[in-house]
Amino acid sequence: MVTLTVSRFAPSPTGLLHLGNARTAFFSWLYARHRGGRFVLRIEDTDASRSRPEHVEALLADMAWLGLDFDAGPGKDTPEGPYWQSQRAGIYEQAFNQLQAMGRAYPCYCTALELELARKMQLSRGQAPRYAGTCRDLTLDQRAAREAEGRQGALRFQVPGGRELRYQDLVRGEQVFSSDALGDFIIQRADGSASFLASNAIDDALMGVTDVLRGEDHVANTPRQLLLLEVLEHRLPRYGHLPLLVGDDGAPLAKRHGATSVSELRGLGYRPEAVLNLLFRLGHSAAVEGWATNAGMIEGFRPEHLGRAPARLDMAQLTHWQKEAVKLAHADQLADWVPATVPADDKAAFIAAVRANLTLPADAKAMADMIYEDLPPLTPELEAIVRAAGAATFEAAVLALDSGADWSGLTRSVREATGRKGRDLFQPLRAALTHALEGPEMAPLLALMGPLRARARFEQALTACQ
RNA sequence: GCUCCCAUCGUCUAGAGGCCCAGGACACAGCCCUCUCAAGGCUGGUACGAGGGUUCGAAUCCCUCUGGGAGCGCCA
Repeated sequence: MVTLTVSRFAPSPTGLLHLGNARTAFFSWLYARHRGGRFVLRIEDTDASRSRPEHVEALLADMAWLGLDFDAGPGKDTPEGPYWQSQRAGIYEQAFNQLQAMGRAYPCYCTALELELARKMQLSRGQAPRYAGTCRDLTLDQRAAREAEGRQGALRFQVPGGRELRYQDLVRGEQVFSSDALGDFIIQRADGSASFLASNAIDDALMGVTDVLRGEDHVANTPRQLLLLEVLEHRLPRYGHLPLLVGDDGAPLAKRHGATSVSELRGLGYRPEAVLNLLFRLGHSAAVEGWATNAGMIEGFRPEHLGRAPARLDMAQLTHWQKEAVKLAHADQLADWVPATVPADDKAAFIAAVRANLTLPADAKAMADMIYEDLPPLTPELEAIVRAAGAATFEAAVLALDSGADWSGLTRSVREATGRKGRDLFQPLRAALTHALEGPEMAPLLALMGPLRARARFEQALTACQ
């Protein structure tokens, strides 16, 4: 029987979706889409103290903005749902009872302090810190005694000793672990809630997830989860672990690396297609040259070409894809980049004129200011250029304007009047009109600013020539 | 401290013993084009972390070192 591929993204809503998680989500999405499967979104909000509804809202908004649609998840319920772990306590409870009945899980009464102490001891002896199994063989009487002391037991999964655990990682190949290195792990906290290790694995199984793509930080969790699912007699998903994203200094991505959350990038005006094109190539060698559409990325996605080394995030590459995105964007998609100072009738012409010089909306604002607002004073460099051109240049320009000339007529008149051409002709005119040395093509710029403004700016240049 | 993973231009990567004195993209520099700048086109420089092996031959295999990443929670 051919099983439909089901992949998933299972974030916990404890903060903003950052690029690293977005990449995990994107690759999982690509994985499902590439194989014609289903993509599931599950909210892992078992940590009530850190999970926030507004983070879920933001996450959903970010996913939608990126275009990562899911077939099942919050707001898209199915019989396998609900897709909020906070609503699945009963399901986990059932599994915990089963595990305890089978003798594969036991209550542990160790306190945080005791555990911390034990860890320190092991560490100081040069051993890997892991749970020593203190409460594993407690008799019923001993358990009753602890309970009588008012101690709340947490539930630990009993890891069998002396077993070699192996699995085929989708990106790292065969992985081998000794069960002795694992230690009995918590599956239910003392407050009764399910731990990540348990709820995450159980839900993947129950939701029919066949392929889990997640961050490398979960590698060591995999043998534990596999063990757990095996005992529960669930079908085991395949796991693949993506190397983490690091900043330009090679250190784990952090705030000091700048805008690294999806919503920040969105706020700055980055296009989702640009972000996706960046992510597509981070730690993944694409079978795609140049700009890729969503369809192209789905088609060109190669899970076997996922790297195993941490990938550095280089914002210069984002800028490149962003410029591509702007170039290719439909005018409608750039409509809200146009500042309010641009007259409604000019909007389309404005976009057409400045588009090639835009990266972010802030650039559009600068362009609009350059056309419609009062210019900042000439810098010494610009003034020197204006003065070098001399009054004759601007007198001719004003005259041309007064006779209704457009840009090409104006430049012709000035050339004829002054004999200047090429750089000597254009640079002073651009400097006078925009108080800048570079920018969009002058012809449409002049048309947008209109003869009145242009005339005033030329007269200003004339003054500077005195 | 212990365990695991990784290591090709500044960055993302191709490369699975001879096709590689290492290819592409971004960034950078130069040139061309256009009556300026930008855009566009072309060209160029820059890399197999180090040291040992194995082999007729190594970026590709082995070892050591160095560097980076991850894990060792009643956090996910």
